[in-house]
Amino acid sequence: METIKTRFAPSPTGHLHVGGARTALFNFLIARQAGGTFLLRIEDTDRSRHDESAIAKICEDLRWLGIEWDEGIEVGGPNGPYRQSERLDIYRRYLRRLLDEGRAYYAFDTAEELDAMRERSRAETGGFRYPRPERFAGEEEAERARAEGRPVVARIRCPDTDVTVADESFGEITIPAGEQEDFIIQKADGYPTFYLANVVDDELMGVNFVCRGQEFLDQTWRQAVLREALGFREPRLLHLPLIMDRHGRKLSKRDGDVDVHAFRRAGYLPEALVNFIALLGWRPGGDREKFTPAELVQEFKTERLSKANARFDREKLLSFNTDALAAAGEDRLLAALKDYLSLHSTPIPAGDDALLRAVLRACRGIRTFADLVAKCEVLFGPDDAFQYDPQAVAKVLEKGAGYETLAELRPRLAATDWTAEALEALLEAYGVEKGLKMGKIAQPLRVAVTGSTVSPSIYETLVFLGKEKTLVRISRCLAERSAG
RNA sequence: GGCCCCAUCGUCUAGUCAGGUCUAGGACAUCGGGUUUUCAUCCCGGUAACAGGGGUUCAAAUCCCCUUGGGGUCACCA
Repeated sequence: METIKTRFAPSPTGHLHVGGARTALFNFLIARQAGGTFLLRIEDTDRSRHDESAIAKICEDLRWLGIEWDEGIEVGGPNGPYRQSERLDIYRRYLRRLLDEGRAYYAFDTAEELDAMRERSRAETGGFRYPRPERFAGEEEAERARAEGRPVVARIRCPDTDVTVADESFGEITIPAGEQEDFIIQKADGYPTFYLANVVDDELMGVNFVCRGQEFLDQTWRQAVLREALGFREPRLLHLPLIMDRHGRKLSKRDGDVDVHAFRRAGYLPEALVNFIALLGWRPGGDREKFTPAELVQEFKTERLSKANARFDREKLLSFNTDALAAAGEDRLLAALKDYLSLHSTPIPAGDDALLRAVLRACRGIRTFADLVAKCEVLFGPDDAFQYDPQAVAKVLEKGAGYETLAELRPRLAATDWTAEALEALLEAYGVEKGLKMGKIAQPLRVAVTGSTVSPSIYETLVFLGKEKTLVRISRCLAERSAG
């Protein structure tokens, strides 16, 4: 049995999209599980949509997710180059062969002419298929057309027989001879279309298992036609259900950030994203839904792929992330937090591991690293930079005896040891003495030193701050009161 | 519109292929309650679904057909 070789072949238009990440993940899992090879190829045959920086972004996003490829862009391999724009001569050789054998032909229609033909034909018969010329134009005519400034494309001559492709998830799909159109395989700019380049590369690179989104299913026959014309082998085919947004429409960037990188920036853990993405179209069966990356390699089964569309549920992703954060060990959290901080500008000292570990411990229960920053940021910033939240001030300081409590507490704080234990003892003793519940003590303090009602436990908050900054901030709070 | 695909709580799904054990299970969301110095976490409990109609069968969420609904695709984009 031949070793399985899968690939992910994105076109470089920006950061990796969650849909692309899902396709990459499944191809990766299929290869890993079979002890096969996973390849990464860049399909950059559309010069108008090309974004050179996107290649590095996609690679970075994949690596962040833990999806490593064995062969392809950036890592090399025996079948390169791995970007199609560097393989143009190869596609031309195959096109030449098709042309010489009468399996392909030149066409010179302009976009406007084609639009007109389509419009007329659809009005009359409801459909449109490019009318194959009686006689195929040769090189001389192509030259002449080019000289006249007309576009010159190459179209494949479809066979006059039905074409059937066998998909492992959706079954056999047959396209009757009468519904096949002589589609374009080389564009007027000399670049191959996706159909040609994709098929040639899969053959040359030894890809024998194609797994991609269902939006490709209805045009798989085109690749089958090309493979047949070129004498290529047919790979195993597996199409994945589509990923929909919350409204049930195909997931698009309009629905908010659906780039993997956006989730990284938002403070998500890659293992949570991977786990969640794995469930988009894959049904493990039973009640289990939490899987580590290693378990995914172990448990993933192509037989358990769904045919129904999956929905991208951000709420559930958030919940997965919350759980993953709670389940992760401190070393793992530290590394992930540092990655997060490296992407943002915050006053939290990203280089101080001991401090970061303490912050992590103080922030158990966060849902994303963004929560952690929102909660602790002000503790590490300047004492005079943060604003006092008017609502917090009104509710916690002005409504009760908040200011009085602060004024009374300040000298006691100034005289105590600065440890969580000592602070706890001090505040509790004060509470007993005054007959106050901890809420009446902790909240005024919290607002005084952070400007808001949200921070880690009051003891940890004060310890992070240090005695000096705590006293400065309490003074500032009291001063702002008198200032009105 | 042609062709293709899909259909269990609001969402993802277990169960469907091998019909009975399903008064339909879980998770997320939601609602109620609890723990707690804030937020978040956590704990307990509740509401909530087999799209509709025909068959087949002793028996159907499970098999068949139709209807309805949803999605995809029909590019010199991939």
